[in-house]
Amino acid sequence: MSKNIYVGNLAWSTSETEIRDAFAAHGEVTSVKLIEDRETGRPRGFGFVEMSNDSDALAAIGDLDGKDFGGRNIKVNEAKPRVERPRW
DNA sequence: GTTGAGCGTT
Repeated sequence: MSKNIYVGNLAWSTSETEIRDAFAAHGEVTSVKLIEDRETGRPRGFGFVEMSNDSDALAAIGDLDGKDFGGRNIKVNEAKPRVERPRW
């Protein structure tokens, strides 16, 4: 089963490749998405990682939460379900 | 600097 992970407090210089590598140490990373402001294009300093096994994802969360990453202490936990944009 | 986006119909 796959699991979605929220990664916050990222340095603005962090790349999704760095994120993927960090999580791939614990299991297969299905996808990585770094979020930036859609209007301004400014990085928002957080992103999401999807892993194919939820047990691996939980291990990654436990290992990486609060770790120093790019000079900042990142925050890692399960992602909330994304709200659908109310368009239709 | 902390919980996403896209597409004019997924």
